[in-house]
Amino acid sequence: MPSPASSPAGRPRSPRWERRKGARPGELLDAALDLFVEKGYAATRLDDVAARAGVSKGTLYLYYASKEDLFKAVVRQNIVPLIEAFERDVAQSNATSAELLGEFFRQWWSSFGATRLPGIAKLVVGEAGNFPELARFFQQEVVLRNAMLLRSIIERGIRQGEFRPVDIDACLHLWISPMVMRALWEHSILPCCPPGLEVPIERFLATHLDFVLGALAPRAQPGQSGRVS
Amino acid sequence: MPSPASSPAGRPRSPRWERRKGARPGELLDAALDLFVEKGYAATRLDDVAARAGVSKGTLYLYYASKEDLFKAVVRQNIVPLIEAFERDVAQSNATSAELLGEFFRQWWSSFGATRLPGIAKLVVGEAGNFPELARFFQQEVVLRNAMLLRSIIERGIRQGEFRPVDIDACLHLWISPMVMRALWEHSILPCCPPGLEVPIERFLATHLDFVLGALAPRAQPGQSGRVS
Amino acid sequence: MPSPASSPAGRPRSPRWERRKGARPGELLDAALDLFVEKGYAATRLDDVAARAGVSKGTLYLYYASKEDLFKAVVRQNIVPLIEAFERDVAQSNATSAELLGEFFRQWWSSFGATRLPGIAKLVVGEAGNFPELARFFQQEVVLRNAMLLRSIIERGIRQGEFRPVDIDACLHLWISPMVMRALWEHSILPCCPPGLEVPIERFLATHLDFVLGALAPRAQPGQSGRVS
Amino acid sequence: MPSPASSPAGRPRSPRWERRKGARPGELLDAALDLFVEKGYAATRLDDVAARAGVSKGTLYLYYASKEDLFKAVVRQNIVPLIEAFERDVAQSNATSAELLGEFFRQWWSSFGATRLPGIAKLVVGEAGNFPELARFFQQEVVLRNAMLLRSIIERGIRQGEFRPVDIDACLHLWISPMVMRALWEHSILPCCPPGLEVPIERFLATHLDFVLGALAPRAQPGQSGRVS
DNA sequence: GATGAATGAGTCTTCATTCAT
DNA sequence: TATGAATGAAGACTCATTCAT
Repeated sequence: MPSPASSPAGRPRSPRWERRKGARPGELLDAALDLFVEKGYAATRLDDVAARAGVSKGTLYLYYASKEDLFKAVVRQNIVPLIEAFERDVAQSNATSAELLGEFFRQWWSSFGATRLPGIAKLVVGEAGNFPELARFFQQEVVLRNAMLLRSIIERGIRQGEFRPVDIDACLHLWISPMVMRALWEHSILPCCPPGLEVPIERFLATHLDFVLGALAPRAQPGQSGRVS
Repeated sequence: MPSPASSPAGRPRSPRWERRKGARPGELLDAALDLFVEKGYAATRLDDVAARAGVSKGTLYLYYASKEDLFKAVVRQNIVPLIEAFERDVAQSNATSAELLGEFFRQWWSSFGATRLPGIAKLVVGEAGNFPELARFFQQEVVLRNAMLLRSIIERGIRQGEFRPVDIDACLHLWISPMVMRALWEHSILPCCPPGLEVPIERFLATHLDFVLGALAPRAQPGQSGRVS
Repeated sequence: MPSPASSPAGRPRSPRWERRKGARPGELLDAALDLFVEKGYAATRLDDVAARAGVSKGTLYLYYASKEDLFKAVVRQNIVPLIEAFERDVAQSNATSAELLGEFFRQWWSSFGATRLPGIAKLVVGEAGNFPELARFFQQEVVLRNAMLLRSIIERGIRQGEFRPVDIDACLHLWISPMVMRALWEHSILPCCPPGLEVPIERFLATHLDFVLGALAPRAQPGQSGRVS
Repeated sequence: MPSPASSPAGRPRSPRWERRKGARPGELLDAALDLFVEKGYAATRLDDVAARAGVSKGTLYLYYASKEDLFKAVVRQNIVPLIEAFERDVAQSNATSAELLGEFFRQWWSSFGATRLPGIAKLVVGEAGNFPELARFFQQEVVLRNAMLLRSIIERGIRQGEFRPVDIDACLHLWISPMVMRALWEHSILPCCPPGLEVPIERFLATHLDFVLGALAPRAQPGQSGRVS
């Protein structure tokens, strides 16, 4: 009769741990993202990150040299794929500029707003003072690329006479901000508040697009801003 | 009869350290605000707050029972005066609704955007998960009051036929967000980045107002945008 | 009957801690010296140092910024007073050079060998690779100053014809080493070993002095040892 | 039939990795010695030892059960061969006692001083408190055997009338210490210091021998060295 | 009230050791 | 055997909070 401590034959024998080098970084990043977004950088304990990823604290250090390192990896690695997928999606379209604008806003929401990216944005905004190079990275890789995408759509529309000329740089800020703000809000204040008079996202997007197209509509003939359908 | 703490006219000039006792809480709040905004909640050390306020660490605890307490006081006490002043300013005007809208945005910027309030907003957004009641307070006392103010202007304009009917709730989000976002940005990402293609605030505001008024302009013929439901 | 927890009247009331800013650094240094010498740098825990000094771990950091800092302070602050006292003692004498040499060795032993300095020397020797600037400091402030003292005695004796010319630089090494070695030994290997055939320190010193004076004694006839170059 | 591990003459040259199994322990010991001497016991990481030996960390544990074990093996296995070779060398000579003494010092330097043994001595001295049995081993196998060798030479010289009687036990300390000290120095303080007024080793040894022989010279005729009272 | 020395729980980080592969 | 991923106990260091002065 085998002692229970010495591996008895016939038991599935659950090993104390598993060797999953390939999968670990992603799992850690994932766990870290959740916690960073939920608690912020400082209030997130590496113990918790490790626990959530199902590993020990030491394991974390096999993949990321420090908390700061992990944080940067979380930001960088979660952002780039999203951005690239988004750019791909927008680039494929060959609709009219007005349709493309609609695409842009809807895609933006499903690619960013509805993901965990706003949580990252919240982090970066909050920690910009402590991690300036992260802020720069974010500005370069997210904000500017995003703005360039919108800019190209607007410029195309103007070039083709579909839109009237506008102050494009100002428009970029004015028209992306509502999306970003709404997304940020849903990841910070909103969850804490009693359900108020929130506008559903579809209505929000539709109204936004409506105004944007209205602002871009040629003025030649009187009387119509922003009509889509 | 003036309270001895609030500088009463006609009192013989008291030496600085005599006024201090009354002034202490404000000085501490001020120092704390600066540091919280600059470094975030967790990364701010009470040592530094005390040092910046020119008192010892122990003194801080005579006025605020804990770091959390201080944080909440910073948020609450810096916000309410701003909000009230803003409401007063807007209420005094008796211009047309369109002019009032312009007032609203310009006032908003000078009363909020150009102050340290966006820094507080950044804090609240970032720490909402850790201080939910602060988030609720902020939502109630800042976001909603602000929205109500804008709402009242729009409603007045619609009622008086100066504006066409729009989806007001959506508009509140859409038209306040760019202001907030711009203000947040200037307090987080922007200071870290090389000077890029920023739009000056005047141009920003002017374009914004332009679009808003365009969206609200009554239509000669039917078939307008911005449906209500 | 007062609860034992609430300070009952009439008890001397031992405070949880005492405020002794002036005395603390010395006490900490003292405790640290003991432990560093006993266990070596790495094996000494700051918890233990603090405990031995009768304070909490945090207190230690009020006075020394890091373990390394504490270590350096231990070495520097324990060494300089010893060296200076020693130099003073030797300088005061106005005996013959031979007598002065005897003084030198006896003083050396009572000022250094019999103190905790050899323990520090052991530390510095062992950690030279990890703390090179400490090694340099030790070389400058202890080794060289010591050697200079002995050199001045020998040179005086030679100048006055009391000693014969010798290779002074070599002598410095040859004649100080036995003292240092013996002192090191007593602080490292010896305490671990069964009492063996150790030579009492007086006999050790006497024999040493005997040989040194013999080597320095002028020769009646030519053909002597200890060339100069 | 030669064991496959010990390189037998006449075997066809085996590829490196085939010889490895037998060589592993030695390679590990070698790597460990270097690192222990350079950094000290605690500051040496087994990762680094394994890496320097070109194996994985796990492999190290196939040969040594723990860091302590490895450390002891490093000390023991590096010392004994050196000591034995040295004893053999000295035993073979049949010169006069004076010549033998010269041999002893010169051999000592080339066999010990110029090897990594002083590094080990430094280690043992520094870690004596933490590894007392190692200190005892060192005392027995190095210090005492060494002293016995010197003692036998001196005794022989005295017995044969070549040397005058002296306090042998004291002499052992006095005459070995300079060698040890010089060797220790070269492995600790010296590498950290700007090149100072160091005496070349040959001059050092020559002067040392000179003094030793002077102290041992018979006193028959007046006017020789080593005179005190 | 005001001070700042003292505290100690809480975290990050390291590294000897184990063990699944 | 050999590997190196995984572990977790241990220790340096921080900082909000307390309290003797």
